[in-house]
Amino acid sequence: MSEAPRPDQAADVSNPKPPMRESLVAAAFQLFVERGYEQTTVDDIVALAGVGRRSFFRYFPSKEDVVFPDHEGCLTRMTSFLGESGPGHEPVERVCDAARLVLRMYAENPAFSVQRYRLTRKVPGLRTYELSVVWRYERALAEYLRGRFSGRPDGTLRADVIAAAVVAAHNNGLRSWLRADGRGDASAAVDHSLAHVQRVFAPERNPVADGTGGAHAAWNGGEDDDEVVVVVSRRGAPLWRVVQEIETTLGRGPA
Amino acid sequence: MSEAPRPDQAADVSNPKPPMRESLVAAAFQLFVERGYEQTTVDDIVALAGVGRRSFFRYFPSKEDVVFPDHEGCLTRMTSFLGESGPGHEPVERVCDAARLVLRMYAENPAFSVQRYRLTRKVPGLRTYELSVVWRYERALAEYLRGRFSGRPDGTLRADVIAAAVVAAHNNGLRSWLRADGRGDASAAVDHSLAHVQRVFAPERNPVADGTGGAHAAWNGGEDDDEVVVVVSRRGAPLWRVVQEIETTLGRGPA
DNA sequence: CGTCCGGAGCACACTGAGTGCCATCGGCCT
DNA sequence: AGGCCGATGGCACTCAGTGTGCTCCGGACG
Repeated sequence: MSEAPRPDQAADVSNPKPPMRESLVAAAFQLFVERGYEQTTVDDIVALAGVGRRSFFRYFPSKEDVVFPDHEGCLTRMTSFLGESGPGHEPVERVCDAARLVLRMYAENPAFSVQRYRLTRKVPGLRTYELSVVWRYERALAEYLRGRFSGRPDGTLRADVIAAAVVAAHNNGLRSWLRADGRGDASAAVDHSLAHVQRVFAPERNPVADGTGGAHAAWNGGEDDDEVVVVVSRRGAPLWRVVQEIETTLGRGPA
Repeated sequence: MSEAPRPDQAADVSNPKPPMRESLVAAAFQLFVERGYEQTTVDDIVALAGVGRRSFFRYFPSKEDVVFPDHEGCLTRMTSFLGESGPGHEPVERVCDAARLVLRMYAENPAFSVQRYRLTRKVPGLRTYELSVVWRYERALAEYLRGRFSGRPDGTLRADVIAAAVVAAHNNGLRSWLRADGRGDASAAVDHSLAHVQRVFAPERNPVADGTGGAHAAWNGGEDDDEVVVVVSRRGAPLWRVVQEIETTLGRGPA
């Protein structure tokens, strides 16, 4: 299903826009919105576009592909982007930037993206197809990270996990923007989500010994301009509960 | 594609095994291994199994489903497992345990799992289908975490990212075991991978709402048998730094 | 005992996606 | 003109998946 080489993808970036492709996409979306994806046959689409049925499958390997006409090119761009990376790039930051390429594609056509989002939410077949597209992005990120982490212990594991986290964060931000019908700042939403991931996987936090219990006191001179004084008395509770308690107390404003 | 309610899934756990289903799976796999998935038609399968074509689709909503005959039941089990969770369970640990349910299913039939792995690697259509299955697991984990994190800032983001990371880690460990033809210890591989994730996301390491300043003191009687006493003096540092400091002080396993 | 009933299976026909093959058309080069 | 070539259209075919109506079987009920 749509894993074969696409004769069109090259044209996507170089050609001065073959009209056939565009008119097929336009006709398809018109019908999809009007009467639904599954209620629209390929024959309906080609009839509306005024072209032969065979031509449809020359431009799109499957009916599902017409819903994602731009992802193939975007994946190519992402691969190039990662391929151009140098050793000076911080890996996690780099894959976040790569993810932003995808966002940019969505943000370029808000109306189209929102329409497609509504379709993919309703139609299970399209959701599955989208999954396979996203998977290829994730693989691209993971492959890049594997290269950067090669030699390190658990390199591939780290790579896979970070790639998955970046994709999940990207999608979280993207979808919150799509749910708002493309109003608002897509970049801001995704930046926020990606920042979260970057914080979590920040370049090699310094490891600490596992706590064996007891009481601790710590002082830490603020690195920038703040100071933090923390006193924690530990009485057998698991660490996560202590931290949760602190967060509950300090954080979480009203709702 | 396979999102409709399955009439068989209930039978999966309760019935004393309908022979039809088993014989279809057996016939299908025999042919898939012999001549490949795409080279095998549903008619071939039903001919070998000696049943009617229509019966195949009564047991399996699609040809792809016959390759994953047990996932539906496993997803049900996972949902129950997560539903039974109490507030005493540490969320990340809980979803890791949920992921181990999936591993167990694979580990119960090493030979079958390895065969299926080889198939899904070769056949793009099956890979896509597997993606949709994995996605449902991931959604189950994410939904659970969203519930646990609800109210917290970035709760859904954290939930989505952690779910994705857990799935990625699980798959990483699982696949390393599958690549070794099911020899070796599957649990050990996955435990190792999941431990990595738990270390990264360990109890709540991340920022929470930005504080509004001031000093706080909190006391919380332990819900079960522990008590936690926390005193935090806040001097303008962002909350995340406070939390980070506490975590660093109390300890955490080395990377 | 006969009959009725419901579920499981089957045969058949039909839709629609996707493919292979060949004819056609239009430009373009020599 | 004539021939080449890439793009297109038409047609026939395979195969997945679905709807329908039939049969067969076993158990319940009169």
